[in-house]
Amino acid sequence: MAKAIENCPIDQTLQQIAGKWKGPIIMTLLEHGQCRFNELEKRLPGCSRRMLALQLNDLVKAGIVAKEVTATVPVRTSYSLTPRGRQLRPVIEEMQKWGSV
Amino acid sequence: MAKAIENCPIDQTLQQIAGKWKGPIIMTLLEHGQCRFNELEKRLPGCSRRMLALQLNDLVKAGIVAKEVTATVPVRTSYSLTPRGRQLRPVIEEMQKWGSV
DNA sequence: CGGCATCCGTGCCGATACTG
DNA sequence: CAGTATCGGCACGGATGCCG
Repeated sequence: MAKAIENCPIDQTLQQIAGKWKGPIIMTLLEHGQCRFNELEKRLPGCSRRMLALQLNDLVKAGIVAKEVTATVPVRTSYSLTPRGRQLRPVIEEMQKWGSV
Repeated sequence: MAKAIENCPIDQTLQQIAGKWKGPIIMTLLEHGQCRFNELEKRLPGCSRRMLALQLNDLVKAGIVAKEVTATVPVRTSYSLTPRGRQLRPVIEEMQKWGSV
């Protein structure tokens, strides 16, 4: 997605949560708090492992999601929202209201 | 963009306002009420005529924007938000708040 | 279990030109 | 003035397979 133009904070927000699965991922984490990779996979039918990983990486890079890894075998990974990510709640809620009309 | 899956109203909303210029277009219309095509073009530097037209069409199809044409020569066209579109205000505002942190 | 690498189709978006 | 037509690049996203 090239560069947007401007001073427009909307696009700032939009770019970070645009992406086919970012919305649902954030919603799931808002509802369930902390989730394992597999758990997210189960809760997001239709989302491939690849896409889940990609979008999670984006969200981590954006500072919205925190990733926690335990160095055991097999590996266990947990994802949760950062404070910044939790602040998205009102945004999500408004979108939800509007979308369910 | 295949189909999304689900019952997820977020994606409903996200899909309709995703698109490089839809956010800024909606914002402009929220601020200025009714706008001519040229006016929008001026207010959205970087947005080509083509993209402006395409995204406006999408928004009209989505029931967010109303288009009004006077059959004079030369043609005058005006765009404004529908009631449905105006209900996006809280969504936009929340996104704006979050994006400007 | 939780990824990353690769291949590849589709669609978004930009540039340019033409029209009523 | 307000669009549409056409072309073409490139990123997004799906399918599949391998790895620590």
